[in-house]
Amino acid sequence: MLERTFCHLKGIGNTTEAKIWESGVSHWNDILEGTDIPFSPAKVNELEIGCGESLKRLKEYDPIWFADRLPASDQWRLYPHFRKNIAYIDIETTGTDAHCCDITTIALWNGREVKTYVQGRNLHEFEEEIAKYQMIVSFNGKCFDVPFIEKYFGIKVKAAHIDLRFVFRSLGITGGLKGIEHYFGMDRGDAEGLDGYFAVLLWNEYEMSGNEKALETLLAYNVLDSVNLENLMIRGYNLHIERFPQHDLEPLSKVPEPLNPFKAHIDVVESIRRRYPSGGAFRKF
DNA sequence: CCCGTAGCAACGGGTCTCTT
DNA sequence: AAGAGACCCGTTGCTACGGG
Repeated sequence: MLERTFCHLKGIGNTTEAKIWESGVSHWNDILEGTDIPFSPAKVNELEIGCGESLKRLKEYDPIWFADRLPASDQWRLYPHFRKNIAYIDIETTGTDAHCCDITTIALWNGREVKTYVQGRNLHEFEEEIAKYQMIVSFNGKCFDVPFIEKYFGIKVKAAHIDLRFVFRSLGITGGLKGIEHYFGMDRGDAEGLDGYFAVLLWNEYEMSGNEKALETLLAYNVLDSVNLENLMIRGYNLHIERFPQHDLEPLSKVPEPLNPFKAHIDVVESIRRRYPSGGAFRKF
């Protein structure tokens, strides 16, 4: 996919890229081998330099170089090439304002292992962990999770970042993470009906009364959100290549979801709902 | 509630193309 | 070879939306 991308190069927009494809080009190598394209010699020369550099950056596994140059609506093209080193992340906080609110828990799925971080326990270890990844996948993380993390830890997250909110938005699919999961018929099991606000209530319950079951329910919800990001990314990628002008691209197959190390406690959920009848997902009913 | 992102529309400026 | 016009990239300002 990436090897037929040109709109990350200076002076190449989507129109010019489409013209390149129409000339029968489907790989940077085609340009380097001198395939005839309808541009001035100066532009062709620039293109050759760009393709050479792109080949090198792909070989060196440098997703950040591409991410910095690709328009937001095309960041999904990076995915299959840099899957080996991805963190699917989701954070829970005490509210939406990064100036005054705390991070309570973080879930990170890297395709092999689920890692969780809890305030007052091991939250500080997240700083070292996130530095290991060259690519992040999130939902609305560009607006929420990453700025929050940067402010909270006082760090700069430099990884390439595919934000699924915008991957789906450019496909005309909106309605928030839960809405999109529902659109695809993805099951949330015991965490069905829980939302971000309910996560705040779960954290308060854990902090005020030391109820471990409340924390475990929160982590179950948090982990589910991060783990689901992988299959959502795959669905988003497949939808994008389906509507791509060239149809020889292989769709990615779904991956098995890892076992959630935490489980939601229905009794805790019910108890909180009784006390906050207007809170959380209860509002919907 | 608050905030950052990106899409849209409008526009400026640079480059390529076509004509003479 | 030069100039006018067409085309397209990239910027700016505005708005909608999603996170807990």
